[in-house]
Amino acid sequence: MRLSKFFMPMLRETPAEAQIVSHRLMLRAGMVRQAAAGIYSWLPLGFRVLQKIAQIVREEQDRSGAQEVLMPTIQSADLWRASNRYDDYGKEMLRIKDRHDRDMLYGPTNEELITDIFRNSVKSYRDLPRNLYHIQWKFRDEVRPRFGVMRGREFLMKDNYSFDLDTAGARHSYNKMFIAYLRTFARMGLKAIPMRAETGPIGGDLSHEFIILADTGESAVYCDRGWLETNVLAGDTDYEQDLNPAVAEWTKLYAATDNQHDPEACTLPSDRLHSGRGIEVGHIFNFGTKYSKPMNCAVVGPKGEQIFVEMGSYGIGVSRLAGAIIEASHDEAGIIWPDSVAPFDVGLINLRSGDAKCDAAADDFYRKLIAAGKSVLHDDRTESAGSKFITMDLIGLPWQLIVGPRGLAAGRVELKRRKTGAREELSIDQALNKLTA
RNA sequence: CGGAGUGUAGCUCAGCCUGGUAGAGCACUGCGUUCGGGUCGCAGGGGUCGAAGGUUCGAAUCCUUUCACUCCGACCA
Repeated sequence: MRLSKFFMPMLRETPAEAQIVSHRLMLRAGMVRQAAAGIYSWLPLGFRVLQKIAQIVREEQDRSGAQEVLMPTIQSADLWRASNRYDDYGKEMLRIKDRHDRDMLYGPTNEELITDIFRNSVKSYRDLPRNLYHIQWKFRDEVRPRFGVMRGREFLMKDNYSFDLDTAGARHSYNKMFIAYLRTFARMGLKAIPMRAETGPIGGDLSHEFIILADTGESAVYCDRGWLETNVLAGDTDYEQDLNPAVAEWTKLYAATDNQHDPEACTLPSDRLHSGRGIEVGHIFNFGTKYSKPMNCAVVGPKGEQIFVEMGSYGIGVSRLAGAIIEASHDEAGIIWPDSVAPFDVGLINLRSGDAKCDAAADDFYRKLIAAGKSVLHDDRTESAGSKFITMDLIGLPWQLIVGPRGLAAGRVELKRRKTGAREELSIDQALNKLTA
């Protein structure tokens, strides 16, 4: 993509409405624009990031055996009346009437709808377990949206729902998601700590929030200092094996959200206790038969008996992650994208657009990098060199390939790693090899 | 939902107190200049001052109403 043709409206100054760093940088880099309070349009640069994040989530869900569906944003109120949540949800739910004066709503979540789909289609224990997910926009009419896309009213969320025959099966489904979440966040370059969270109606320990430590986080969290040095990374996993040992390993160090942390009961020595703030990027939850019973979602068991399905739900804030990743990875100059979610792999800077040699060299690089499967943003504008450097640092692409007349005269180009700031002078072939290795 | 603010050019803001022909910087357009970390100069274009009422000879400015947005708190992926 040529930057001269790319729709990326940057701002030199920070709009007054943006308070936290991720919001400021997303606006300045032209990733998003606010449409209304807590509602955002995603411009090309931001949308590419959103899709990268969603794709990682998708791949890890698929790997765990979950299957992708797509449910609508608009739902009928009837189902929500059946579960009694139509009234319980209160003003957070955006209620709409259609032309026939029927009560509709913009879905804040999908338990009712997925349960309805499931109960209408699955009748036998032989069809369990199942795990269905979708990545869809949700709306919760927050009293006070803030922090840009991190706390919007409309947000993109991956949510899925597991259906099992018994509690042991539900536990296994839960464990699968636990591991899948570790893998998902690790692939985005994030350290997301699984923290004990408020449990569902069946109690136990079957609820965890996945939290990124950040000073700008919206909730207070407490954890063993050991987490600060822990590399959260789950390797290849056989999802059919017993996952209890793996989950136990990842939960042995203390970690709890504010409402779960009891200073009286916490046995951790005070010098091992880290208290800070965190951003919730995922939440997994087992709720047993909370929806299957009132909505009569049951299958016939091997002895002909009725069995209410054991369910769990699991969420990842996809649009929130775009902001959270920036909170976790930036410097004074701008965003520092982890390679896996960067909107482009390489920022190619032609320092002297219009100069025949520079143009030819830059175009050649562009073609070869694209041919090697890399995505490239080519700054071919006739701006000053300094302006191009600052632009590239702001949007935070992992690699900057700098082509200028001075270097070219010596057959060299410069390669800069955004994350470390390290630059090296390389021959053209060396630079290509390094970027396509 | 309680409390506090802000709405003037695409962005950051001044002007309002004390009413009298709408401003600056950045951005944008043209020309020249410069060219390896936001070059410099000259000349331009762009705003029914959030909206509606009112007071006044005259309202961005004073009064009333209303809408939007932001911040603090309580609540949430």
